[in-house]
Amino acid sequence: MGSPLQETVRNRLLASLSSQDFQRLSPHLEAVDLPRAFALSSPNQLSDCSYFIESGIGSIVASVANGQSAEIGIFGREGMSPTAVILNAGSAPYSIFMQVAGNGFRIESVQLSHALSESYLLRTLLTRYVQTVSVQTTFTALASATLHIEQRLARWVLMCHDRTDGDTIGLTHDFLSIMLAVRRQSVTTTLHVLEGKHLIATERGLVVVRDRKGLEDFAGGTYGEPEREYSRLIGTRLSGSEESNGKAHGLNSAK
Amino acid sequence: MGSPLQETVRNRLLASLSSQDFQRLSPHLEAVDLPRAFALSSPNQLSDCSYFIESGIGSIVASVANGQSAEIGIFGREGMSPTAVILNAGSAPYSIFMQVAGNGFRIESVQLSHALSESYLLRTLLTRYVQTVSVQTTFTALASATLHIEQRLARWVLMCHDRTDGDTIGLTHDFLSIMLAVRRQSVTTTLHVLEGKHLIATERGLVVVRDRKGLEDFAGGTYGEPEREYSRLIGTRLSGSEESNGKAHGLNSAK
DNA sequence: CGCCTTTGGTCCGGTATCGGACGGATGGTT
DNA sequence: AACCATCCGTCCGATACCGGACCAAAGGCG
Repeated sequence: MGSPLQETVRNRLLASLSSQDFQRLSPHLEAVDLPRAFALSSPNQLSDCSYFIESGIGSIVASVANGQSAEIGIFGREGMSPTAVILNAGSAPYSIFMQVAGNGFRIESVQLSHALSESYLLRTLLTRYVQTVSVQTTFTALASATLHIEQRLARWVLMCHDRTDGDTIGLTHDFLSIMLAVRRQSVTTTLHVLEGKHLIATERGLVVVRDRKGLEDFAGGTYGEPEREYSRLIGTRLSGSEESNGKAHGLNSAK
Repeated sequence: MGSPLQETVRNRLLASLSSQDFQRLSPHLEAVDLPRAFALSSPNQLSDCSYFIESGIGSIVASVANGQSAEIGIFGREGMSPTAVILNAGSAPYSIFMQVAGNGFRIESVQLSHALSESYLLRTLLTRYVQTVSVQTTFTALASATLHIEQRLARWVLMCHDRTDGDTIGLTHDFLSIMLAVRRQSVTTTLHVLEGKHLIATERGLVVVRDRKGLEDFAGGTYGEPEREYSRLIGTRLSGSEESNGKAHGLNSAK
């Protein structure tokens, strides 16, 4: 299918490139399907490809030998991965994989590196993106250290919602519990709490956002800062639901 | 005092620059004293200076509106700050300040940016450094999410020890409690536990490392990975105590 | 020297979260 | 339809950590 057109890409990084930079990359972009659990990068292994996401959600997970692990960041069509390439580091000690299936573009890391070395603007955009990821990680650390599960879960739902079209997020309690590094039972009961406050609804394998504004208030300050950093640095809002529900058409109660 | 000589600088980043890159920066380096609590960077404020540390320890702390905060990374003579300059981001939403007094070099961020735009090698070194910081943050997040206070404290002591000459670290329980986002009392009792295992000794305002190897074993896997990443990417070991005690001359018991 | 601030030690009850176990519901497969 | 794997709900006791209170020791400063 050849190179994509900049007008049609949904990835925000690609979309905000100068047309010159876009032309630099586009010949090397290859459209790919990204099924659930697809590994974009493995711990301490050289990544020879980088991915710009068009849809779906990717997850960055760190783990230690004994098996304990925790998610430290997520990204959707606002981002790319792995960032190690941008930093000229080759690899990084964590796993990156698709958490919600989608699609995107693949580019050989060599090509990306080459383009980076030639364009100051491209470098600036992507290093800034690295900073947004870094800030996200920072606030994840802050949230894990200071917040209760309820707030952390709310934060996590919001971050997924930002990267999802519509209000329905397809994930099991089990998966969630791994992401947040808590027990599966804690997820179950915590989801009930959020449901009781009418912030979300749940079904088997699904979480539906009901009152986005309410969730933000509830999440207690660790949601928002990374998102503001994204819009400051990249220039577009991070969340770009075509529709959305900022408690939009009424009827959502509580708080 | 004019420009420093590369042979005499103790900062590992400056020391590992190519001599050409060093000459690029050195005219702009100004030796400065860095007293305890000195602010290297404030949240969301443009940093017009960057600092390369020669001695002492700096701390990166994130906080939320309600006052909760947590340390998400530290650095000593192996690093510099703020990294936002390297990423062309101008500012970042966290505080960076000296936790243990020391000294270092200051450079105007404009000059650093300029040098970065001219030298691929310099860029590579410093973006790789950014990755080491990022990995450190990642493992801090992992530690907060999965470890008990005892291990987190051990990890923290190790990281400080790496950046200290000798085995004595001067910090109060109160300060420690803020860094780890736990209660002061928890720090007190946890230090006692480590002391009981003969891993450390304590005095008013002091922590003395007794059995470094033992601490590493105890810290449970979240110590080590970021440090390996540093040596992989920057090429020298992170910790550079002139002497050290890897449980060296025997006599340290336990475990 | 005596005073006052800082720092550290200890006791308390309360609670968020854990770890294990088990049963019921749901949905896909043959 | 019958079966089985996955997913979800709930109960249990254990425990790590919190928040508050209080006092003792150590050190700086007049």
